Amino acid sequence: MLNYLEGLNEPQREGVVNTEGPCMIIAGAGSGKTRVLTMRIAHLIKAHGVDPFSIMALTFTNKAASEMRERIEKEVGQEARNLWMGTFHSIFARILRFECDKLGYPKDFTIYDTDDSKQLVKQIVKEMGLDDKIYKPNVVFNRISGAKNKLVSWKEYISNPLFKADDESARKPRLGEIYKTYVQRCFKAGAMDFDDLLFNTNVLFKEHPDVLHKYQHRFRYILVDEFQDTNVSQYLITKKLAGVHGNICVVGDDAQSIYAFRGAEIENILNFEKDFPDLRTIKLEQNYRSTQHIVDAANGIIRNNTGQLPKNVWTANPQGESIELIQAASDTEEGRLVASAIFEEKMRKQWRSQDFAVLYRTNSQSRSLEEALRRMNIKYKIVGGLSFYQRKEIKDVLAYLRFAINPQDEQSFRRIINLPKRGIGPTSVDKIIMAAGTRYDGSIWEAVCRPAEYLPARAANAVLGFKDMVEAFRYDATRKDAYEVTRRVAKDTGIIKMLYEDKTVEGLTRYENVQELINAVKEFTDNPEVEDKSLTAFLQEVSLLTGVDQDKDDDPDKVTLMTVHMAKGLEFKHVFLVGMEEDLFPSQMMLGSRKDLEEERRLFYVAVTRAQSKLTLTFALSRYRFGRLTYGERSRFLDEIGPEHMNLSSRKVHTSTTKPASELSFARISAPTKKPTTLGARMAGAKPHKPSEGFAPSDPSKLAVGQKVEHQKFGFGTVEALDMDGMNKRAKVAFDKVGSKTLLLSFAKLRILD
DNA sequence: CCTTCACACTTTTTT
DNA sequence: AGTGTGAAGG
Repeated sequence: MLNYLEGLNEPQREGVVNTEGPCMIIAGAGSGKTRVLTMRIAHLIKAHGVDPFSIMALTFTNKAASEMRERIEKEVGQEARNLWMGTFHSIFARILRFECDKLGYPKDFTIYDTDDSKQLVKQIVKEMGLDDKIYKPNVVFNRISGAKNKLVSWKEYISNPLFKADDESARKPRLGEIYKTYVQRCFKAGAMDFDDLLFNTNVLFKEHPDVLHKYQHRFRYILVDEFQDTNVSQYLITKKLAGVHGNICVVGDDAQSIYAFRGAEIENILNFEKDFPDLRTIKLEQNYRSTQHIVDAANGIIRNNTGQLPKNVWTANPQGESIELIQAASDTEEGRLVASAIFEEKMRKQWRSQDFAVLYRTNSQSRSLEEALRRMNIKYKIVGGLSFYQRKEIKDVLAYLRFAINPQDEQSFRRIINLPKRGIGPTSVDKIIMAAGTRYDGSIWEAVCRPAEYLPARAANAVLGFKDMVEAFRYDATRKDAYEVTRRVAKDTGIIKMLYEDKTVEGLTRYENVQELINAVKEFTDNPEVEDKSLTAFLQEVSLLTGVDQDKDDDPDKVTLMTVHMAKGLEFKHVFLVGMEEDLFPSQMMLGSRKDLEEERRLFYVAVTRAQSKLTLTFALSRYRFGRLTYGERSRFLDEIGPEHMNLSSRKVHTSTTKPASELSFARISAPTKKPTTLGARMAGAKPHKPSEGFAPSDPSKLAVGQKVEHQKFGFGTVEALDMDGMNKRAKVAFDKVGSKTLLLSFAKLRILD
């Protein structure tokens, strides 16, 4: 019955069976920590008869959660679905859905993604009349985010002289005010950002002891994965929740802490021992993943950091191949060397594409690799980057859906009010927001309903049209399922039509993306496991999804391309780590302090330990950065790998399969033969037209296709087309001298010749 | 009000 | 290179 305990080593088994009381598992890379975690949960359910509903397991990514759930399901069956397992954000968003009325939020509160948040910060900075060169939205938002993650409210922020001094020396004295306004605006909009999900959970537990009490009793067992990546806010939540039963188990590796930039605190590991004095600590030190060479190299790397928890990661695996180091002349060549190496290794070892991963520090490095892989016909997939749900056209449709559910959502409103163009420009939008603030108690929807009270007639009419449309969506949203609403929104708003009429390549992709969104919604509503098929339910699901999560790929046999950050927790037979250059890895942004550099080194450690049997490191002597050719030198990190583990490769690009490097680089460098713009060319050759004697514009409504006309500046021409739809009537005229132009009839002075 | 063009800035990583 | 912002002209 307890057969799953077989095949575990001693510390692993300890981690599984010691279910009671506080427990910290320090798990070296590749030491089977996920296995321990899943087995521990299975053990709780099977051996101790614990109800899955009373187990909360917090992971870092949705992917990790669903993988773990799957593995547990194998052990305990369907019951696994009842576990409270997910990311911090999704689990506490779920709890907040139940309880948010106690905090004054609407039940269907919107979740702002980072994009929405930064946009809002930007607007606030602008409204306050501040310089966005000094108050960069990015920086400001990070500061706010950092405060929230440390549980510093805007009130505390403003009254704390320490922050004030900090901001003043950074020439941003009004940051506290921005923080305050930001929070108030989010609240008015019925929206929480990612940090709010955790911040507000803390507020909820603090201000409503009865609620805390309820959940403390409900969750008898709490497990936290990737504990080294938790921030103060997250840690406090778990600590509080474990306050009654005290069965909290955290798993982590201080050597793999790579999210300090996001507020993660390694100190949590140290504090944990203080907060739970009767703590049982277990160390998993045997690495089952990688070869001797790789494990030794990794140990050598991390040894350069100060103050790691003492631990001795070792492996019984064979020594394996040496780590290969490849030098390339350029990023292009680097790409080609990687691609041809993959090609060769696949042949030689009979490995599949999915056995390979190419890791890089920054997303922008993927381009040259993609190109090279495509050229060699090697299938690949990119994990992360901008996710499907972050694409503009998708966000546009989602904004309509979000606004239909929550018509106070300012960010969504701004996105869609004039999309597609319906003649409501920035001036009118500002007036609407203004009116909402001054006349209608901050209610955007109220303002939208009565535009006549503050807008000129024409704009007011357009707003009313918008209002009627959204009202129909709102009606649908309460009665029909998510799929029907989405389809209707895409159609009735004209977004589909707009994209369909855009015949450019990007236009086509966007059109297809929206269709794909509609398909995704259909999949959601058709899924028998989904009980609530409402639009609200769908949006909640989608708002916490990320790039990694939607990899429903039909063909899994592909080379994986991703950033090192995304690779954490994964493993591949052969890992390529590219761009091992100074200023790139370690990143130039991280050279400022020892602390930053050490995080960067841990990142390197994570990358190296992803490899099971072979690791290849590459660097390029030249590289296109910021659109300019730059020269780099090999990364200092390369010197931290013992030379006995590493071989300088003699790999060369095969001249038979690829063009000589010289020719290619020539093509690339000489490429910018920018041709003069067509307009410029035409204007340069054309003498300015002198209007005929007594030039007088004709009545534009008399225009017809085929007519000869004269323009003040452009001279004589023939009307090619008239575009009467929309509020701005346009005429396309083919001029004799300057080519064809599209003219706005409300501006252009045209004389009809007879 | 909308479209176009020139320019500035970017690239760290993500829930 | 690519995107996003501002000015100017239609």
